[in-house]
Amino acid sequence: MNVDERREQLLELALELFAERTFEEISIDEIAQTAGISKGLLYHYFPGKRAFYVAAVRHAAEQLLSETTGKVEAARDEEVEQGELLRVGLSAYLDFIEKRATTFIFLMRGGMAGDPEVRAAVDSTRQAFIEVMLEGSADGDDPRARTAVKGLIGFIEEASLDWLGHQDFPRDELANLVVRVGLATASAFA
Amino acid sequence: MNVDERREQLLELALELFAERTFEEISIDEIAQTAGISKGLLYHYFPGKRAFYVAAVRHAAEQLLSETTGKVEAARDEEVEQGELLRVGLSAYLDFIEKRATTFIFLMRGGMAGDPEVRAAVDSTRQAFIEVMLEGSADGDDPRARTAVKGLIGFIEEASLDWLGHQDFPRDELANLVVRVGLATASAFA
DNA sequence: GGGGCTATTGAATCGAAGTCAATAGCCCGC
DNA sequence: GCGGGCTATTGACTTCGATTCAATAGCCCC
Repeated sequence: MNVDERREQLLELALELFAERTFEEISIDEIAQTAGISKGLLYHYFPGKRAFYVAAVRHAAEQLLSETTGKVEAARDEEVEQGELLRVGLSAYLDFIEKRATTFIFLMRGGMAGDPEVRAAVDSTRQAFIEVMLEGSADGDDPRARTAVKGLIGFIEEASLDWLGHQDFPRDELANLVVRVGLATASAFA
Repeated sequence: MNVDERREQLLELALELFAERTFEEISIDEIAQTAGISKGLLYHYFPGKRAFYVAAVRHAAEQLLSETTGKVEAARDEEVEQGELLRVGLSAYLDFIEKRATTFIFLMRGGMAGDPEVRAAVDSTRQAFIEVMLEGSADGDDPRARTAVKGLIGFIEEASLDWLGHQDFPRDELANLVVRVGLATASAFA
């Protein structure tokens, strides 16, 4: 099998496995066996178990990002107002987490969140996502804005995870909630 | 050394070590050596490395909780209004994270966030903290309220972490931001 | 049809977690 | 003061899983 195909196959497998169980609970042997290859081959594609995990996180992050930013940028080209931009971003975000729930959960809750590389990957995704939604805002490099945005990301992630786990009210209401909070956040330091 | 003292000593050590490096990066041998005891003794106090880590998380969570809820309850006895209660809670929270930054970081970012027991410990702390601040609110068991509160917790945690890392504007402004967002959240589904 | 490249394997190594039988210190009744 | 028995403590042993590596298999190009 071709290099890119195999890498892709292994990364997709990683998303499934690591969404269910933690890093340590899954042995290299199990990964290899499930993938139908030998342990040694895994090391041919990734330098180690940890690196494999990090690659999976990056893979998931890229998926999330590529499926959300496009829609927001399209909306921005139509010069909609701030709240609407947030709403479009949210909607794309929620589309993603509904369609690829395990990927999303892996990204958010996957063990090893303490690992610097993992954190960096997740953080850069967050940053890129929020920047797309806020582009054009006049906050510049105000530290208060930075902190507020981080908080907003936290809100979105936690609320989305909770909603995803229960789904006991319409998605639009979640979007409304987030947009309200987002606008409150934006106005708080303006 | 007495049992409780030793356990306490080991847990405090765990907070320091695990705040700096991840679960896997720290070996049982290193922990034992740093504590000045043998590896075997660690197993006398904790059934395994993982259990030791979980115990440390619980320890940290208890510290956070015990140092915050008391102040909020005291304020509630004086029947202050909702926003003020939030502010008091926040203030106690920020006191804690300033004073015991490594403990807080360990609690939030400590690796193994994916571990069910760790997550349960952290979640119950979050829940207890927020319940104390919102007690008396009329949200009852509305799923929207639950999701909103989760989001708010996410906001507080992420914003606090960011602020703690930079501390480039006054603490009170952070508190103001959070209170505003908190009130916006509360009003969003009322 | 052979040389050389890459994918692939399985056995060997190595390190760290976990186990266990033995020792050391201490409190208690006598 | 002295021996029995309890708990703390140790260090060597075992085990399991990550990582390494030398060898094989398949394929492409000359």
